[in-house]
Amino acid sequence: MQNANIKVADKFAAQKKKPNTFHAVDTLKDMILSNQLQAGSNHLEAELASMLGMSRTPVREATLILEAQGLVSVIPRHGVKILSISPKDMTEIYQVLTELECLSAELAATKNHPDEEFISAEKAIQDMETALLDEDLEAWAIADDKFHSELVRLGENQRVINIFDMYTDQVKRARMLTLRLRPIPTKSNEDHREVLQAIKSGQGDIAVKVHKEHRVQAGQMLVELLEKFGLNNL
Amino acid sequence: MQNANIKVADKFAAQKKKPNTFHAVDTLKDMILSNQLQAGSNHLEAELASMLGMSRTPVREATLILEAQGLVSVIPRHGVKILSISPKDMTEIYQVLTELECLSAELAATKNHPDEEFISAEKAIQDMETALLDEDLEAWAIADDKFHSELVRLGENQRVINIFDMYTDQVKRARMLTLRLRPIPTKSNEDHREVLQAIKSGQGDIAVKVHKEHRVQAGQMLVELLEKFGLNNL
DNA sequence: TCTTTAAATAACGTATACATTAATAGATAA
DNA sequence: TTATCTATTAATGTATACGTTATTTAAAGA
Repeated sequence: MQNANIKVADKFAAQKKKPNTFHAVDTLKDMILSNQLQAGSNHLEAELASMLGMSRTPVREATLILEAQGLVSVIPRHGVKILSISPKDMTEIYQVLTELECLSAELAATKNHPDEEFISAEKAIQDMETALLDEDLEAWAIADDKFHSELVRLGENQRVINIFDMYTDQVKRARMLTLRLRPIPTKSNEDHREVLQAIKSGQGDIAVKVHKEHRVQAGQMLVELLEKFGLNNL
Repeated sequence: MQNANIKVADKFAAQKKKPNTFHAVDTLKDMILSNQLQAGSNHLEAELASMLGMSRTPVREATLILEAQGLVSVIPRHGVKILSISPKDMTEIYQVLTELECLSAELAATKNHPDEEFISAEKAIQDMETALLDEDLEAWAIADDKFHSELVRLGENQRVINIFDMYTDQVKRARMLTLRLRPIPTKSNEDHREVLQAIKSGQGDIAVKVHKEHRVQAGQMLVELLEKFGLNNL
């Protein structure tokens, strides 16, 4: 029928029909993480609304969600403040992520996952090696992220996954900024293989021990770099 | 200064005028945790609005915040669904809290807190002992909660504190339900004293070890009780 | 000049009206 | 009957209007 055809065409043309609220959440998050909205700056609801081409209502809803996620602070009559991430904040986040990744490793080791569950993690390690040979640091960082998120996935604790997702973007950003300021991460791969092997063989304690050490070291280096290069307010 | 005095007085006089949005968050959270809004039930925005005596706008904002906190799921045209907590959920939450409390203990041990920082925690332990002597289980549970929150506070990681606050209500509820179904928690106090002592003397590793064991055991017992008594959907 | 106070303004918090979209029921045809 | 389409209805998503409140500005007094 004509009517049906038109509807289908419309749907195609329309592409997405995500509510503006969530469009705003995504856009604002992107703008914050890419520094288009500078850390520390304040923005009135009306300003964000006109920037995003919508009314204040969905913008307000978005800022409340972002506040619950710790990215902004809503201060009445001063606008929403884009929170900055200081080295202290980064330390805190790293500490949380370290514990939760270790917990994930511990849990994963108890699950008797079939081999195919580890394919992604193994590919990530492989990609990291390739990237190092190619001296492609971006590719390395992406593969490293993938490994960590696979680790968390294998732990199968949905709360951990949620918290991980919440913080991971913020960390990713800091990592990208320091990518070229740090020594080539050659030891990482050994650690990762060891962790994965320990999980596969059910040795949770070993996986935790190795991974924790790995993470503590990585976290310290990141924070030191941030401080050394004066990146005090991401 | 006069000015300062007046401002203080004003603030006192002003009492509190929390926006409806946050009033709704608090009220809904209370109603969920006290089962007045049953787990699994669905509620339209208009229904909640009239129940709370306000318009849909602040109710919508509240539900989005509660969704970000994992208490409800907003499903367009089906209402906001009150999420239930199964034994599996409780296991997940306990695992997260266990790790984060242990992290807090570890961190607290590195901080060289002056003695007065520990007063609250010590009082909590004292209260637990008194409560056991009086066989007042409610008082014991309250003091136990206090001890755990003090522990987290002493770790001084704001992210950990935030996550702890987010989950602690849900756990509290399950704990209250099982309070009379479990053996008298006599060993708890020994553990708590030991943890606190280890923190004070800078022995983070011991604090972590003792506390982790304590928590794992408590978590297992709680989940077993929930399953045994068929409390499958809190 | 410096406070203090009062008026004006700006921003927010909330209600409401309206537009959009999904669910439902009813009607028509196979 | 069963399926499909259409009209209706209901609920959400969004814009807007308006009352409230904090901040700023301006004026007055010390």
